[in-house]
Amino acid sequence: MDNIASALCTIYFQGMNQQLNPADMICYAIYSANHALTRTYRALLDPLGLTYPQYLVMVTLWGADGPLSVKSIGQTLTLDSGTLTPLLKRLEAAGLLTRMRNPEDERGTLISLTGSGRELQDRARHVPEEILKATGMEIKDLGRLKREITALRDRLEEQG
Amino acid sequence: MDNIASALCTIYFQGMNQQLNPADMICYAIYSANHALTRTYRALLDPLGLTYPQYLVMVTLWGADGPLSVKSIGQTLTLDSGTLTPLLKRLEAAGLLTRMRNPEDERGTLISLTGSGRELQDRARHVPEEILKATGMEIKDLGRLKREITALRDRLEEQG
DNA sequence: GGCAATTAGATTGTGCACAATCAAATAATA
DNA sequence: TATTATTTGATTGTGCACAATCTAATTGCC
Repeated sequence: MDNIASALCTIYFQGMNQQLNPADMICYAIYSANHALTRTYRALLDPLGLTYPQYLVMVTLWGADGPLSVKSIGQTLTLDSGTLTPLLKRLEAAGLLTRMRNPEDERGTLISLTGSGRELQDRARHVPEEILKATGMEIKDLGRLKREITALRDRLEEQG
Repeated sequence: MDNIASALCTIYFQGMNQQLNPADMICYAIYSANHALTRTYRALLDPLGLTYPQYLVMVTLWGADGPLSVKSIGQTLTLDSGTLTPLLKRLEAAGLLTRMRNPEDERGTLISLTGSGRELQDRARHVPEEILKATGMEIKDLGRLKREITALRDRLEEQG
């Protein structure tokens, strides 16, 4: 039941190569839960013209006092410039934010919300509770699960 | 602590717009845990010439008696042909499998392991326990966490 | 000042992920 | 059998994700 195969992986037990099965692997559980969440968000975010990673960037900006550097957004979301630069350009093209060099350090780019970007926060107000409903879980249990998954992620990142 | 914000989302409590924070959202926990797992796998799979999704496909084939259709691989991994067709072509180009029309139903494509594809199973034998080590968790706890994440995924898919 | 090292982003190239569309084969049925 | 609907993959186009590389700006140090 809770052997290494059911938790994660193959057992090589007395020379027997017990089958590895995606359905039994925690990595596949996380991988497929991520896909399922992305699909759930898509239905909610499509009307707002956002993808899920774009939504995460907007959430980050909505929660900030003022402009943020690409670097700080990348640190918050663990994404590099190769992912963020084109994503931010698409949000800029959509009129939700502006990108300009930091006058105090010309190496950095500052991302600022536009009025339209700020207004979107209100139109996205319902999203969290829709997601909560879709999980069918109690807030308390979700919070506990979130902490366990975060702890697992942090241990994985320690190794890397 | 376990309010809707810490579990998932914003509270609009008495008109106050409590900040939404990626670090507090379970969706971001899953999203970032998925990235962390992918990075952990990359270090192990690079020497084998596989990406993580390619590894999942190979695991699926290793666990099967004989050839599998694209459809059945897609059902196992919840991936569609737009993802699988090019991925399978890359594995074919790497000499790990062959693709041919099912003679009994010419609509289907049958995927078969080559000798080289089968040999790779042995070279990938150490992967699961390396992943287990990287999680720093007990098998028992990982199994429980896996079941909880899978249950969450299944509830999300029900809604979809 | 002059020069190496560092830092922040941008760019390029590869590979998922998936919606939408298309074509071919098969199945269902009048 | 002719017609229609369904099934299976392939294709196309958009958008992450990330390694590797490049440029420009800044910092450190002499």
